[in-house]
Amino acid sequence: MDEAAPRTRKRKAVTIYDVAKRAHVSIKTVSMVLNNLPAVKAETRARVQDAIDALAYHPNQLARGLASHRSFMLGLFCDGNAIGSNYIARIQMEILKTCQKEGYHLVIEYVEPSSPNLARQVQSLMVQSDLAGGILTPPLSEHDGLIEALKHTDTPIARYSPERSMPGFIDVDMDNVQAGYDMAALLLSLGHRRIGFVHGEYDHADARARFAGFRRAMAEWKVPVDESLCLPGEFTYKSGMDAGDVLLSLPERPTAILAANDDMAAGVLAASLRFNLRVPEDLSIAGFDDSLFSQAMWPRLTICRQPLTEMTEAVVAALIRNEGVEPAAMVFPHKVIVRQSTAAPAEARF
Amino acid sequence: MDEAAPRTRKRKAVTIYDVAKRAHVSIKTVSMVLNNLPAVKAETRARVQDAIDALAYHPNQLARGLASHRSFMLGLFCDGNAIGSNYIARIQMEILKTCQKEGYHLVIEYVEPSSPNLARQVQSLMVQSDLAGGILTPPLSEHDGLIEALKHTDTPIARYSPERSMPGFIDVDMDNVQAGYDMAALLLSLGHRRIGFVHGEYDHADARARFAGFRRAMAEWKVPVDESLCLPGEFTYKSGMDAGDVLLSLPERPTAILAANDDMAAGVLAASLRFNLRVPEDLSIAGFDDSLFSQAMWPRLTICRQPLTEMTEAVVAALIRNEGVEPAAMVFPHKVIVRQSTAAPAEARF
DNA sequence: CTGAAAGCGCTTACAG
DNA sequence: CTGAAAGCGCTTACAG
Repeated sequence: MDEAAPRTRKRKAVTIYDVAKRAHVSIKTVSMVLNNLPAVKAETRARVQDAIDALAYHPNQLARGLASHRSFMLGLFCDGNAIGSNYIARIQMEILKTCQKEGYHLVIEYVEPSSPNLARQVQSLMVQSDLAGGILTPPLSEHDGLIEALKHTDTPIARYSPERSMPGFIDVDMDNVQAGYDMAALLLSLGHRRIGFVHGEYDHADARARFAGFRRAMAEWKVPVDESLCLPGEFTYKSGMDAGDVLLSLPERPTAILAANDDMAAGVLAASLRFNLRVPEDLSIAGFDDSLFSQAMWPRLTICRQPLTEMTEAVVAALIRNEGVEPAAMVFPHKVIVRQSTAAPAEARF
Repeated sequence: MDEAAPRTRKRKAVTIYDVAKRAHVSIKTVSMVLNNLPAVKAETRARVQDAIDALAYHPNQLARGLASHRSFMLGLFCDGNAIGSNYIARIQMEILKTCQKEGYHLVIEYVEPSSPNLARQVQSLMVQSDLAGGILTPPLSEHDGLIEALKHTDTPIARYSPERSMPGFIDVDMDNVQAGYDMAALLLSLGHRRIGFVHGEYDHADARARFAGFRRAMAEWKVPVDESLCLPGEFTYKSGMDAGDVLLSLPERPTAILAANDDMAAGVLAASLRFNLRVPEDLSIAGFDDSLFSQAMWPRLTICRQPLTEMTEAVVAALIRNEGVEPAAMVFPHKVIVRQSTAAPAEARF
């Protein structure tokens, strides 16, 4: 190879034939060693392993995928707006960790939910690379047109927080109604009565469910829901901040604000600073998800933890084994974690 | 296919042979149409295209990659701590956008910088999947052992912010010394004299360069650097908050704090709240990078924008075309963006 | 402008 | 427990 022109011409790759020759076995035997199939004598296995090490052999995944129809790749589909979402960041991290344990790789694709040929695009990506599985996060996981088209795909598909679970899909979620109820109950128990709610996007099933749980708790406590305290948001820090501005400008402002995710809760916190409010003394704030950010910020946010670690392990396992598709969504237990952003309202103290 | 047991058995895939048969041409012609090679009669091309559409044919990327030695996949290597870093998030987004334009796919791999066989691991990932290129972000891009090993790889490799640029690598960066100088000059011009600096990790070239620039500006303004105001950080929100706590507890606290990236600057902002300081009235805060978060937060952060869009476009283009490796790093122009977190110090006003 | 054929580097029945 | 051979679905010289 010419030293002056590096990386221009590929070195001839070391193949399974080279290993077989050196170990004095057939390529079949090498293949069995590589794939950890048991039917190889220990002595033979050792000889093959030595050859592999000596030649620094790396099996070609493309060839392996082509021959076996197993690409060992999973695809994660997100919409472009997911950028900066700490929720998606955590999902991605969890998938990556689990994939690595299983010897799988992750391909990331951003797609535009509003694109007219979204379904074809996603399907094409899965078929072309022969993905072992596709993973959909909201809002893609509840995109009717996409889901309808994907019913007829061979690739197993997992969805986080689908609108409603469906046979043929691997669905994971937590009980968002209960989670919403639990968080509202927490604030109510603390003594709050004027509670603001920052909704997520209305086409987002999780957000609606959390809001429903909130209302249920309010009803149970016999506290009427003041609709002027319930504002829309977009699951972003910015939208939480905007909603917070509105709520805190009110003549009679809420003593607590519950946001449908923690990025928005962080935004509400930022808004509270503009009004020179202390958290939690003057205002309690709570959210959902438990992103790394919500744990790092100050004051640390009281949240309802979404069990993304457990959900992701289930998703990846089901995808990889492509085992019988669950009839219903797998629902994992959430957990209320009280940190520093919530306290009893000022009037209720002492 | 059994309707009751979905996705268990793969449908026979549509292949290039099916398309060729239907269009009454050879597979060679189909291949040429697929790859947009010019030497096909328009009429033939149309006939092939019709067949492709009619059969919903998706060329198998694995087969294509195997045959052509072009996988159309790029690999992004990050260390696990990168999670939650808004800098890495922005890089990932930029790569994804550029890849999609070019018809490439992105495989993400997290690796542990402290792993003893890091180099083998990275190399193996590149060789196995026959990646068209590998992308390294800090701290991997300046990891001596890894870089040394990667010199002898066939796969083209791009690095963000390497320690020092090297022939054989595609290196991109901005002028961090100048950037550090510019940001310090901004604060000095506003009238600040007691300026805190939150350093990044000491093995991080960018951080050191930014600090050097800071010192240069201080020297030029004849303001001695108070070492007790220069604290280490880890490029995270949390570490910025901790450093802020220390700086703001000082009997004579700084009137401005410059952090080596904007996640840390956001942390300093959080710390300032604990001390009931108003930003920018009581304290000016500035950072580097320009993450989406630094744009969304309140007050919006004054920062030095790292031109990641331009850097990434250059990286991907160079990787894909595998064109002559640059002798030196490609350096892209930074830009100081003044937003709401900086102002003249209280004493200097009026 | 287009065909027939070899080859990319694996896996996998089929034999033994 | 191991071999010889076909095949996965493409690309690419080589001819014409």
